[in-house]
Amino acid sequence: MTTEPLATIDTELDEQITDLLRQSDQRFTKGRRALVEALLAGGQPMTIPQVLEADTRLAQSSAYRNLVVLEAAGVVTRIVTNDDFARYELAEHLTHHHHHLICSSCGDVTDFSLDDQAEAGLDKELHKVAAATGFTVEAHRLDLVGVCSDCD
Amino acid sequence: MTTEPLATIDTELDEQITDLLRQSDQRFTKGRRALVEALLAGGQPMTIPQVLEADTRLAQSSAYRNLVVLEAAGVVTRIVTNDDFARYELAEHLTHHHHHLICSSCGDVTDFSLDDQAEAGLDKELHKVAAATGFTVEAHRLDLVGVCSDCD
DNA sequence: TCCGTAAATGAGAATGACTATCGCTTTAGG
DNA sequence: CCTAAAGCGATAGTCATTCTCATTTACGGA
Repeated sequence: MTTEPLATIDTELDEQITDLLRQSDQRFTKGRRALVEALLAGGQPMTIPQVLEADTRLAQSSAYRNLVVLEAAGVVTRIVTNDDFARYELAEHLTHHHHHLICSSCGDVTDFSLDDQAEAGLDKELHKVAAATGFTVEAHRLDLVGVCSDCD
Repeated sequence: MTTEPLATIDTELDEQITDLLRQSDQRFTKGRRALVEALLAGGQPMTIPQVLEADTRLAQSSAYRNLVVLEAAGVVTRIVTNDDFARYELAEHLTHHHHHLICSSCGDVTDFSLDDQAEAGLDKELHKVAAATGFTVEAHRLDLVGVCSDCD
């Protein structure tokens, strides 16, 4: 558990994550740091097998457990598609708001963003809907489902 | 498998579904019809346990198998949340384009629509994105994640 | 209407992603 | 340096979903 990291977590990010974890009475341990580094290096939502392959020092059971902890603390987000595996990525407030391109063939997920104006317009619409339904909105999720360039 | 239906499939819908199934070399059997009736009666995305409870004549294994067949034929859509169970609803082209309110507490899913103008604007943005990425878009998916009125 | 064949059904077994267990190891902090 | 609590990881469950296969049903030709 002590070799070179896949990616570097800068001081600010480190502090943010440490803080988030502390709020759930959890520590930012080496194993959890290695997970975050793997996700950071991956640059796109990753399945647990992908994470384990990226850093072979990680134990499967700990990876599963710690990703649950990290998700509960708001450090990572879990994404489920129709694929067999769930995927994880760093939470939006540690990176930036974005959306997903989901390949219906291979299940792979990549990120994209809308321009600010479109995003703002969408947000306004969604607030209207929320108000009309008594639903307390935590987030919105916009996915494009299709076939990625690798698959067709 | 021959008692009163939960909901009535009108002739037009019946023909559409029969057609879709035929295109996959599949028949619109009684069991499949009962599934569609249950989904129609439910009026919102349903888990398999919910479907089985709604129509106790259905066998679990057949329900799972037939929902896969119906999905492949484009008759129903499978929705996965962080809940333990997948949910199914009639495909959009048999009903109307809509989006989902997903409760992060109980996992329940209900439908909502955007007004036409907002939907058109969104569509235009998404086409831009698709064009920029070489991704072949099949559909877009917009979910609101939050807490439903029952849960808070 | 009566077969023959192919598809569909359903009870139960198998699969596999994920979770729980539990003894060992590491860490914080006095 | 001690100690108690937290984390770790190998392994054993769990449980939604899928597969198997013997039986039943339904379509099309004679």
